[in-house]
Amino acid sequence: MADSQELRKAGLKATLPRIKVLEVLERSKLHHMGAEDVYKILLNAGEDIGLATVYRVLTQFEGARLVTRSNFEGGHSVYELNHGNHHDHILCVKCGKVDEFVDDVIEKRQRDIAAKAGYILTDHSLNIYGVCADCQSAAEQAQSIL
Amino acid sequence: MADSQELRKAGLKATLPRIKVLEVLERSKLHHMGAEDVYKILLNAGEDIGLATVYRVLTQFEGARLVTRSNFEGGHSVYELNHGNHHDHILCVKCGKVDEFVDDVIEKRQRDIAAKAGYILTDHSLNIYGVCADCQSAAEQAQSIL
DNA sequence: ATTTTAGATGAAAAAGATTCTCATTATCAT
DNA sequence: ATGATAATGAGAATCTTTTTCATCTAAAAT
Repeated sequence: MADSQELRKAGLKATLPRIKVLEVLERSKLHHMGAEDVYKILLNAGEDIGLATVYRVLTQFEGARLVTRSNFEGGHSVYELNHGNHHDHILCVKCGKVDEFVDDVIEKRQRDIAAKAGYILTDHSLNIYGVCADCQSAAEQAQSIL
Repeated sequence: MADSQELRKAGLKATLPRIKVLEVLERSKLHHMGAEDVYKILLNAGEDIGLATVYRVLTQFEGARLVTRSNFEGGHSVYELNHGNHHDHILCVKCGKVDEFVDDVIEKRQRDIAAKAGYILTDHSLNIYGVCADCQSAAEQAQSIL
């Protein structure tokens, strides 16, 4: 099956846990999932895969560039399939929803800043935190009830 | 003494642990310190202040806007005195050095992006990771030896 | 100056996320 | 099929941070 191929192409043995984790990442409607999320889905699906393995697999996937890891405030990280398109995140502090965005101007200025500071840029992370539209209207609802 | 005043002005009782933590933040040459760093300095200074208290105090300081907390990759956070000037961080993945920068263009685009996505912006964090000039030349040194 | 009282502290336990250990098992090349 | 190599599961370990709770202290009241 296709996932096995993809794993081997990435230089990883096509083991059951890896295939299953990859399936979860591909099939879930959530684009951003924590290790625990993946683990729970596998549990509910009746798979017998340990949490430690999920962590290991996700870390390997990251190394193999299959997924990208993002670290958010509060020591909470999520993984997402790497579709080649770099992007940053904007997330809701109420409901945890994660949206993506790209801004070429920001990207360029970051490179300039790194160069000016004498750094060889290896990575960057830009996260914007806020209250999403849904949670704003939910808050209004609550207001009107009180 | 001045620190007591500052604490009361911030709405916090001027207790010994708070004063000591504030002193450490003011006197250390490192501008960015983790809770553990502060704790160790206090230990070495012979102060009898628990790690839990350091965490509590730093969290309170953050709430009182005396310090700002930044979360870096790998679940590692640092605190720094809040001098009113917002800035982002660029840090060296080799030596851990942290530099600061501000870019008005980036700041503005972030606000625009949040607005366009329908979010009420509450916070943002931009961290650039790279290899600093010092570590680059250190790497060259190592090269020439081999 | 002494008492009062709300709030703060220290020590240890708990929690949460992630990594490590190691005996067992599965994968892939042969 | 089979063996060498690498991966897995379960639980222990680690690391950072938070919580609990009995004790203590800063600041207000007397």
